Amino acid sequence: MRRSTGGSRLHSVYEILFSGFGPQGWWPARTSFEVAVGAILTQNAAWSNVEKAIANLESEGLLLPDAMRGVSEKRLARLIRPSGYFNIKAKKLKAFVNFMFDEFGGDLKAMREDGLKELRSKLLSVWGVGPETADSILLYALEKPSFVVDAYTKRLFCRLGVLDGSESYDEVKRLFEENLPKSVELYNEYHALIVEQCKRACLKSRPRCGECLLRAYCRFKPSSSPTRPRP
DNA sequence: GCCCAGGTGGGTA
DNA sequence: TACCCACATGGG
Repeated sequence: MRRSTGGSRLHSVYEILFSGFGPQGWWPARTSFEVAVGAILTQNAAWSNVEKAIANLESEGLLLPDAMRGVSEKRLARLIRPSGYFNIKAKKLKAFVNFMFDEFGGDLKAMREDGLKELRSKLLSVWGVGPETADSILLYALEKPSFVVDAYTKRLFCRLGVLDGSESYDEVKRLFEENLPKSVELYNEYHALIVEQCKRACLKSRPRCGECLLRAYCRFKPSSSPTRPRP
């Protein structure tokens, strides 16, 4: 990881993204529980498919912890089918809801009482919750300052020359958290902006992700010399 | 018809 | 530790 130059560039990249796209207003959900459900359903899936699965759950009144706890795994799987991997994800949703009840009486508000480090560790112990899902729940559902790293984050910052692609999830997370103010609002907006940037840039040609940002970076900081994208 | 998407867990060497 | 693979739908 090119830490010596990468850290200071994180601020500039954020400013370019924010000035280009504006506030993103994430996460697109009505309740914290819906955020957590969405975080699990979006694993390796397109958000448009997740929306269909969430709409199905909503129409059946299952976007409530109690209701989801009571529904059969089979029925749950049928309803979330559009999000893909529906059998696995139904198990994951069940595991998460059981965890909520076992540890916090089914109340997400009670989860907020825990410290960030302890809570992240507990979430990672839930079957089906990996680091990205845990951080998404922490940041977007529980409003804890935990930076979310995803495939877009790695792809974009590799293109920008900040990462070389060999970094682990925790290394990338640490790079952002050590070089940015510990702010829920900032982490929320930054991750959402990265996703927005990549979705736009990747719409027609995924390998070129980051090119638009690189051009903006050159305009924004003409004195700097960002790493050239690989051919 | 082919490729890929906002991952994760389990198996194997 | 580091790979490899299964899990699956829907849109471009």
